[in-house]
Amino acid sequence: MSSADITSNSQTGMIPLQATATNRELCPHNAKISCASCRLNKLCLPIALDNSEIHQLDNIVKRNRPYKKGDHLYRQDDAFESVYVVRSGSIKSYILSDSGKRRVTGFFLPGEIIGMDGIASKIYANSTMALEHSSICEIPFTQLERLSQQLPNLQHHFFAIMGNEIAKDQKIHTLLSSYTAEQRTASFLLGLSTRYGRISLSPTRFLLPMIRIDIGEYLGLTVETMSRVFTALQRKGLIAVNNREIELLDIEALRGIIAAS
Amino acid sequence: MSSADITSNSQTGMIPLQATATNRELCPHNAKISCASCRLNKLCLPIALDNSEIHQLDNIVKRNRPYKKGDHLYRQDDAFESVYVVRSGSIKSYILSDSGKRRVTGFFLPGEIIGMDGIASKIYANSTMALEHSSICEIPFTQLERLSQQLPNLQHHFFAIMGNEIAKDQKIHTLLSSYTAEQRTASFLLGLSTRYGRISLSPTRFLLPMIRIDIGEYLGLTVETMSRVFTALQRKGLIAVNNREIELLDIEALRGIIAAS
DNA sequence: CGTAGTGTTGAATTGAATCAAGTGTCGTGG
DNA sequence: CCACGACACTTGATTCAATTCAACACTACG
Repeated sequence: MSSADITSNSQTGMIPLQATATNRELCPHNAKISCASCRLNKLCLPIALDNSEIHQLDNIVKRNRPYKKGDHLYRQDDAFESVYVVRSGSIKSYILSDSGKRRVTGFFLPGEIIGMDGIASKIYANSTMALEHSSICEIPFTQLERLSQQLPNLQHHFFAIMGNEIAKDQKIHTLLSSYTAEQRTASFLLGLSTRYGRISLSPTRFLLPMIRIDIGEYLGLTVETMSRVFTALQRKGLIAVNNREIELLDIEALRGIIAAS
Repeated sequence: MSSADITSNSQTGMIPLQATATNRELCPHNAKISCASCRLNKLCLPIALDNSEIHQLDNIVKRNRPYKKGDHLYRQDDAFESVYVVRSGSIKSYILSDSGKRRVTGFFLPGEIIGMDGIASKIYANSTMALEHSSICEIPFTQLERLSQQLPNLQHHFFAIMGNEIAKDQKIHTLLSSYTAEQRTASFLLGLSTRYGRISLSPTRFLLPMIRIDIGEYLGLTVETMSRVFTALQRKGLIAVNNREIELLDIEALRGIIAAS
């Protein structure tokens, strides 16, 4: 698609973001890539490793064929085998509770690690599904443990990754327990912004890979509320929304919404 | 206190629970105890270790003098040094957000591990405070990592503990995002019940070590709502409450409340 | 014994859910 | 290439659960 195809939207004045220009371009679904050459190696497990260590890690990483939108990496109650790292695309994790209610427990972008909820019980607590065409590295956990035994750096880093997951979950805890719909949404958008920035995508302009229902189920809100909040934030000039396209127009003001007691 | 001193309560008919009969008796604040002789060693880190390994773990554990009610183990933004295990008593962790709001992020009973939120950032994300007179084992993390490098069982178990923390946090996530006040409270009480059972205390009859405000700040509810829910559950005959004393009268019905869509 | 902290209860308010009725968008098959 | 249908999203009206505000009772500790 050439730039001539880009037309501005009459309602919002936004220039459409194309997947080609963002996720897809940055994320080759190339199974032959190695950890050493992966563009995410400054985010992912190799970050703490030297070259020979990266090579050892590389040997245990399985690079399966890409997942199509809607494909599952694994399902709730499956036996825990591996953790997964997103190389390209995006993944959601969700839980079906006994009462049949669905809850989205997380979204995962390139460089982020999936499946740690199964480590303790040896059974995955979540199902995980590709939100779009996605390439994933699979790391069999037993082998990762064995390698961690040999590489102190890897052990240290994996402890850090898990600690990070714990700290992250506690932030969500706070978010859900005392923030308003608008604060949750602002926080969600700012979080995405940071994460997109980390993988060298625009932190102010991105495509939401998930539908509103998913965001709502993640933030503990209904679709209707999500829709109203997006509209309200747009009306206040803090964001521009056009379907899945989001532009953050006033990051400071978004931060202000969250800080407001 | 002799059994003659126990008088039934006129309102609830409950026989008062004394700290002496529960927490205190089971939890000697004895600093000279070793991991090998600790009654919690089937819950705590030693669970996966053989005798010689336990001895090595024992060598890195610091047993500080007991904490008094209100004492802090550490404060938010302190440099991360150690993880802590509750040997007796109970601890709460909480966060002060930028906007000055307080959130309780967890309660910790004997055998449970505190401080993993600091592993990634090397700074504690929470403050942690003793809810009552409590004995705590401190485990310097650098030494724990070094030992994990030598003892595969310890590494494996610590990965499991962190994985457990992650899975636990996700359950709270669900709790907060879609449960009613009554469901959250029922879930909270059943959770405590399980945890007290695990340390050989009554799963149906216990003293809440925390005040209502803390529970509310943990569950994302106000004190007033907490109070109303306790009253309502009591009126329905599911629990008996008398200040901090709780008796679960109908565990199945409490589970039913949570399951109700 | 008094005071600060904790807990309860009631009335009014409000933010988000629910119910309801649409419009918009995308992918598929004709 | 267009038409159709399914799904996604929006908007409005109403309801409801929990908060807020307010007053008061209990308890525990110095």
